[in-house]
Amino acid sequence: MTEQVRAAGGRKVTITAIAAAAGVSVPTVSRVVNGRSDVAPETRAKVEDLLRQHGYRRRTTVPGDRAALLDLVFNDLDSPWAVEIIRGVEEVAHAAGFGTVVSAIHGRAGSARQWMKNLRDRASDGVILVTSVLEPVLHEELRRLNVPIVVVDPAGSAALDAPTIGATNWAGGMAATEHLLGLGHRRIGFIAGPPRLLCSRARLDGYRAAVEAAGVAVDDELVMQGDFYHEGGFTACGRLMDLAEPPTAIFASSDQMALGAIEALRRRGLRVPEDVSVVGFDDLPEVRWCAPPLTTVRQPLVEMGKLAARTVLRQARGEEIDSPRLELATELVVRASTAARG
Amino acid sequence: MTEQVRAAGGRKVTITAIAAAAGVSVPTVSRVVNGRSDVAPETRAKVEDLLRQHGYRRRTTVPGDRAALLDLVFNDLDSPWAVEIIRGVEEVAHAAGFGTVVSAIHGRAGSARQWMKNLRDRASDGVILVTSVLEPVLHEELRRLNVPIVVVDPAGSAALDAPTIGATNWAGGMAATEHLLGLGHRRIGFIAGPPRLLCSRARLDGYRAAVEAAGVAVDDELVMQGDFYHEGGFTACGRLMDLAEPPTAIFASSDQMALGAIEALRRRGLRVPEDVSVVGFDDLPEVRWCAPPLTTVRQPLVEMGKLAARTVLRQARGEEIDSPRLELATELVVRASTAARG
DNA sequence: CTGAAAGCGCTTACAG
DNA sequence: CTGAAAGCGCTTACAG
Repeated sequence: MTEQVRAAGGRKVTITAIAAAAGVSVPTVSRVVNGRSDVAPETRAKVEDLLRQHGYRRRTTVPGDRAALLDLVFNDLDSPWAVEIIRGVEEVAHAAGFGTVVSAIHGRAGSARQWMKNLRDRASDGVILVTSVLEPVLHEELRRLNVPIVVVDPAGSAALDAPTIGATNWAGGMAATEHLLGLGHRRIGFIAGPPRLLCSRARLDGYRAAVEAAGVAVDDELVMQGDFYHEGGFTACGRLMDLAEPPTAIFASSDQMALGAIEALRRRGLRVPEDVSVVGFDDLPEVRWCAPPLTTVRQPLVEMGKLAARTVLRQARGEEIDSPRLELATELVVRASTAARG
Repeated sequence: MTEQVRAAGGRKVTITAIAAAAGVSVPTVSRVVNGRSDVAPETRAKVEDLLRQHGYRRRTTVPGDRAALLDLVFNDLDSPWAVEIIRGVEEVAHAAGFGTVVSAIHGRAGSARQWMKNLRDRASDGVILVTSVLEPVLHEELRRLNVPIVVVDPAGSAALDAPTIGATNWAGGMAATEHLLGLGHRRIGFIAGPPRLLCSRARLDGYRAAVEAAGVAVDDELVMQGDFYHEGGFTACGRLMDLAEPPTAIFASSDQMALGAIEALRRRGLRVPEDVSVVGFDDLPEVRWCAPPLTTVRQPLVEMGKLAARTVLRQARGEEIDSPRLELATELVVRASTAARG
């Protein structure tokens, strides 16, 4: 990149250099670069030629038309989940004239540090952290940057004292479980997400609350650890079905795990929902088209993204934030993967 | 945003203002802002306080640590397809210290124009256009910006004379069709993508070539128009099965359409692959977990993203580009949605 | 550890 | 339509 701003001769490509080459003044080149109309056609043509030849690029940004950037940071970009959030954020940001810089830090400190450096260099106007697990050191550094922050689906307790946006995970966990109970299921397996995440806890607690409210004792052996991915759902479901008294229904706390669970059941020759009912969590667009179409708890991911973008933008404008913690409603979507207990 | 840079009193928040408030010199504030170590702790603390109170933000970028941004532009951000490309681009860009600005222009001229303006303001260092259908006017404007461009999965003929990166769509279409022919299928339905896209044409031509090479006459009524989405696959499959002589196998030229097709078959009480075989195209991560796991043509989307990023980065550094047109190999992945003709 | 000085790339009135 | 001048926000040696 640094090479790029040098011409073949080795001189830096600035408007000063171009002006010298064209035999015009610096302000004139500036006018051409900015597409102003008050330049003679021949002058403009000559300068534009030189600009192209030397590969001129603006080297500073000017107050007024500053970069206008929002940073959207994920741990990983490996699920259809992410694209929904990106979509929401991008829509709002784009409309406001902001670019959306998407990053993945893979939970690696080095990667996070590199991102932080880049963030600083690009003078981002706002940061949206998605279920982020930044190290405390970086929190401090981030705060020093004085940039508005919003956390979507916070991983743990509010370490950053930034506004957070989430979904009603507890209520969603409860609704899914009540649906299964209503169908007559009494032994309901639960496949949990990573325990360090707040949303995992909330979904599990919702499940527990519903089971207990129905007067059923919570059997801890029915709660299996998962990781939100297919693989984890597949494995956990296998273990559930190996139980002495296997469940008749499974609530996987992510759609991907639900799909993994269905595959595990299929491999055992069990039918969904005739033999075992399955509920997911997220309502990714594709689960409508799986076989059978998945009953799941809808999380308004696009809306969460939009709200997050609006919230950072508001902060960037110095406006007041309504609430430090917003939870958008989840909604049970009943499709064909659940049925009355046989 | 413009308001943001003014303090309560109405004065602009520059390091000059902060220096005055703190009773130190401008260079000292500059040092604090840049996290340099050679500042007395008390001075640093005082300046940092003021910085925070006034909400200071850097107003210019400085040559050397320029923004370092790559723009990645989609028509729409509505498929799991997109996240794969993003993942590849982000990985390479991040490693090189570049931010990845993701945009969707929805094929709307206004949206594209807005994006172009933003691109200019943020002084992006490179642009990756994904199956872009930019208007010719914008091509001209984009060229004037003098920014390196790469087109991934080009929509049509090379209007921009930028390097393009794609997959071997024709070979993929051929491989999928040969697989079905090898299983004894003779009436193979084809569900096409949007006709204006080059990749749609290539896949269809590959299908045609394989059918003809097998000595079977291509029956045009077996070729249905789709749109790459579930819905289109669902509808097209319905029409195929309504034919007087329906196909025994279906090659949908995207995974989403294949999933839609499977759902259509399921609703008609037809089993996959026992009654009808189905092949997709893309190999999205989730199709491994559908029922049945989908036989499909793998497109190396992440690699395509990586290669695109490396290519713009190379151009940005003024290096030579190997080839103006790169095609990464597709690969047939046989899973459980295809079987010998019953 | 700090500041006065010089300099950067760019833009804005202002005068012609 | 153009340029000389002044100015912007910031940074870099350099001297102490």
